[in-house]
Amino acid sequence: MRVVFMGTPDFAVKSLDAVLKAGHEVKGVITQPDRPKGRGKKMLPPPVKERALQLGLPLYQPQSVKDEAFLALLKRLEAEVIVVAAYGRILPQSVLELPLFGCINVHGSLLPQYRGAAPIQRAILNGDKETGVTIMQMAAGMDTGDILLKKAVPIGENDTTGQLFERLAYLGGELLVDALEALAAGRLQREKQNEAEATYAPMLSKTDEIIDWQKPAYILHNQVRGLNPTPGAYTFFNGERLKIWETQVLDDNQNRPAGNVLKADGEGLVISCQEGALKLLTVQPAGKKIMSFKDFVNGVTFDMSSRLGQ
RNA sequence: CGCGGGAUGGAGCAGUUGGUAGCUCGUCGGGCUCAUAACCCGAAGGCCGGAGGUUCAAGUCCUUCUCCCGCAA
Repeated sequence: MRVVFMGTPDFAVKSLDAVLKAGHEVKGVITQPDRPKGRGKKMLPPPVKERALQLGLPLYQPQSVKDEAFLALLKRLEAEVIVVAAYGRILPQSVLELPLFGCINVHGSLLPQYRGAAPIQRAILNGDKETGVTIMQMAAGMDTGDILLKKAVPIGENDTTGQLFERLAYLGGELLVDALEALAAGRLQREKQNEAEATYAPMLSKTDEIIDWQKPAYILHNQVRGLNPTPGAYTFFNGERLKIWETQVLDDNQNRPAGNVLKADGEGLVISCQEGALKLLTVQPAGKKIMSFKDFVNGVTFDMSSRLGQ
C-alpha cells in the first residue's frame, strides 16, 4: 500500500521499520519539528527523523497539522492510508478522513484501557500483569477509534517501562503490518470500544517521580520500574536527590518508621516502608552516574538516624 | 551563552589555611578455618581529566579546554 507514516519517538521507529520491511510504499514520513533538548539547548531531531533520513525517505516536519498547507501536503502524497504511531499531536477530522482507508494508529495498551499519553508506564505503575498493543481506526477523540487488532503480552514482576516499550514497539510493528494487509484485502473486522471500560493513562507529571515511603513497598517497586529508564523515581538523602533505578521488595520492615535505613552495607541497602521494605539495588545521587547500592554505601557514612525522603 | 554538581590507583569517596597522596571496596599473595563471600597479615596499582600560569613548592590558587551528570525546558 501507499502509506504516509506519522510518528516521533523510538516507539514509532519500530513501526516504520516494520511497514517498510513488509514492502509498503512509504510516500512520506511526518514527524514533529526538532526541539531544543538536553543540557545546553541543543536542537535534537526526533528518532523517527533520524531513521527516515537514514533510509532516504521524504521527510516533513510541519509546525502544525491543522492548517491548509499540511492538508495539501498529504493530498499530494496520495496515500491510501496514514499510519500513526505516537506522533504526539491530535489530528483534525479533515486529515482522518483524507485517505481511502483513513488513519490507523498503534497504541501501547489493550484499548479501551489506558487511552492517552502514557499507557505503558501506567500499566507498570499500576502493577498490571498484562498489557498489549492495539491497532485502531482513528477517530476524533483521544484513542477512541474502532479496534482493528489487539494482542496481549504479560508483564513480569520486575519488568521496566524500558523493557516493555521495547517489546510492545516490536509487537506493534508486527500487528500494524498484519492490519495493513488485512485492510488492503478488505477483511478486517472492526470492534467498537466499550466506553464503560475505558480508562485513561495521563502523561507523567513531576509528582509521579517522588517516592513516598509512607506507601507500601510493592507500590514503590512499581513506581521505580515504571519510571525506568526515564525519568526515574527519586527520594532525598542528606538533602540531595537520590534517584532509585532498581529495587526489590522485602516483607520485613522491623516495625521501623517509613524511610528509615534498616541496613546499609555490602550486602544491601534496605529502606523501611509503610508496609514491607524496599531493597535498593541501583541508585544515582544527583550529579553522579548510576551505581550499585554497594558503591553508593561504600562512599557514604550512615548512622542510626539516617533516613530517606527530605 | 538556561541553573548547578563533578572529573584523585579497577569502583565509591576524603584530601584541612598550598609543603613528598589517604580511606573503604575490589584485585593478587599468604595465614586462620571442615569451609567461606567471614576474619588476620601483606602486596600491587595514581604522571590527582588536558593545556597554560602564579609560587621555592599546587590535587589544593588563577585562566582556559574537554568530558560526565543532576535540574530546568
